[in-house]
Amino acid sequence: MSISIQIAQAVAGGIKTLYGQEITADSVQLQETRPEFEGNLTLVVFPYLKMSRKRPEETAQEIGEYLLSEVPHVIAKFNVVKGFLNLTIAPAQWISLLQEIYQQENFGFIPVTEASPLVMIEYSSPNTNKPLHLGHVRNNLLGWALANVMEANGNRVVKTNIVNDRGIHICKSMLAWLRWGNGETPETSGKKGDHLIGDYYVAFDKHYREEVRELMAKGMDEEQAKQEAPLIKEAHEMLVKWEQNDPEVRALWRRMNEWVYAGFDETYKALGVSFDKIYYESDTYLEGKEKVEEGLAKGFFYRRDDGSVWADLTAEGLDEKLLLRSDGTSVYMTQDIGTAKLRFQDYPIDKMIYVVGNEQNYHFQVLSILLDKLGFKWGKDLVHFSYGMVELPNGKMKSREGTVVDADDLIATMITDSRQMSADKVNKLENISEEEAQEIARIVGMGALKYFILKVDARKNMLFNPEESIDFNGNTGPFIQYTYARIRSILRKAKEQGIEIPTELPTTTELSDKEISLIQHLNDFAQAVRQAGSDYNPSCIANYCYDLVKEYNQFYHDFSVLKEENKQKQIVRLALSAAVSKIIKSGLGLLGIEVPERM
RNA sequence: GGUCUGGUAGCUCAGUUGGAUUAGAGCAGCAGCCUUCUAAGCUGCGGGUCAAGGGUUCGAGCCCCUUCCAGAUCACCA
Repeated sequence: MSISIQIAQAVAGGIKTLYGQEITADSVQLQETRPEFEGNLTLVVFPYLKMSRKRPEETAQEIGEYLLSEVPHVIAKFNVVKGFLNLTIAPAQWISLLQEIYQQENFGFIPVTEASPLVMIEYSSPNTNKPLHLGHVRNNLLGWALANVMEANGNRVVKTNIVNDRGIHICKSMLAWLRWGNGETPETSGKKGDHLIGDYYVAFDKHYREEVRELMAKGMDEEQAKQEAPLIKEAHEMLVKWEQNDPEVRALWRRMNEWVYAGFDETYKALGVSFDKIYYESDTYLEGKEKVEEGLAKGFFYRRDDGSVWADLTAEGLDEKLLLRSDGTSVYMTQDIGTAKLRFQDYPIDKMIYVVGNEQNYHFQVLSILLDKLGFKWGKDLVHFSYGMVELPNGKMKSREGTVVDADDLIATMITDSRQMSADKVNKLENISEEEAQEIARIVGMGALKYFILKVDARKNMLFNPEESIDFNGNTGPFIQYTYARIRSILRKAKEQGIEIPTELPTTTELSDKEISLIQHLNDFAQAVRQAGSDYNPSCIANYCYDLVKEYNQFYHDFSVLKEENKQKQIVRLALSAAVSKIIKSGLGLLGIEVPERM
């Protein structure tokens, strides 16, 4: 049983014995003692003054004495400063905690069983008309990390992706390819499929704008010109043909989407993300209509004179929302309802999490209400894991202005930069092959990118500074990975010297304040995992890892493991180092960041 | 205009359910440390009215109210 739980229970017992009041052990809050005071854990007694009807110092003194007599094997001594009761924990307790941390397979994780809640996480959700960019990278990394965190918190997780594979935007690319493509394919051009399609999307836009300009030059106003341009009309015709299942249009659509998927798969693989189940909007968009008709029949929605269907959400403090156009076609909201329906048919979902940018906050507010009305039990409590936009030093990313950061380019740059950065260092390592050096560069480069993005609170808009992201000093992924590699090196050398960590650590060893503080910090990992799960916030894991590494690095400079002459101390320090490396691996693993054995 | 989210060092960000006379990191600047388990590191210095004002209490960067600033959103777009 953990130290703080034992103490919390004893405190609850003490309050009852001393003051005759019932409190739960859960409500007892212990915090780490500030370095300037003596002790390891601190109980703030202010909340109990109303029960004791005594001054803070007196109350703290009484509780302290009670604890000392009740759990002497846990509490070695205590002191009181104002309303703060500082407790010094018996060294043997720290040793056994350390042992628990480094021996447990997944310390701090809650095991997943058949009975665990089933959480579905939707993330990525790309359009199939252009390659992934930096915004998608943030989405994918957050989605993947969140899935890991939810699983570590004892949930069965299904990772899903809704691919927006139909609509006018796809038709634009198709049309441009037919018109100017000369039959170009990924094979003949050597381009990645998603980039190829993206190029034609851009080409369409360019020619389209020209047409609009020409029409405006002839005196047409802008609104009308945008609608009357021949290219856009043709694209609309193509969309109609698609909906009518025109064999030629469908065949081209399938062919081009396949190219895009092949391209996406490469990017996903490089990012290290994957999905358990992929949904396609072309399969789900019709399902939503049925659900809306159903809701209409039940009187949740109403039909206007022009035939369009609406939901009146003014009672919830929102506006009216369109669900079906007057021509009977579905809108974005309708498709999300359809997707929800299919998902619920496929899985007994207890909780649904959508990883989608914060520009859609309103959409998900509405979706939640609609799904609830339509009888989805998880609709009301659906989670919109909303993240902020990625901004660049010179402003926002705008695909039209060409100020986007392409995901594939970014990944490639990160890897080559880290290869260059580590060139001198890696050469110092013995027996390193070119393949291994390249693999290290990949792990470190991706680590830098992932950490840079995940360390920031997801809700906030973040600034992506390309120069800073490849900086490997300070609060960065490589800094943490480097510490891991150094510890692994120590463990290898210890093994060579025949030093092994025994199954039972020596409990009589004395511990320094730094060592105790490090063990406490390791123990906090469990708390960080809980918090990340309840707040849907992977960033606190990243910041936890950084703090831990910072603390270990100071330790690293003050103590040596391999040269320590006291065998018991040596073993404890070795175990401490092993535990730190284990928690780093575990923590970065939750973020989808790999660790190199050497770098 | 309505709704939502943010505002902490020159810059990028932490700050765990409200806790301790002094609010933390990194970058940038300055000064030290590689005969020492990997220096991608460590140590020190300078840098702050936690947007502003009020409130709640033993105690507020954190909770409540008002104001200011920034962003998002409120489409028969997705």
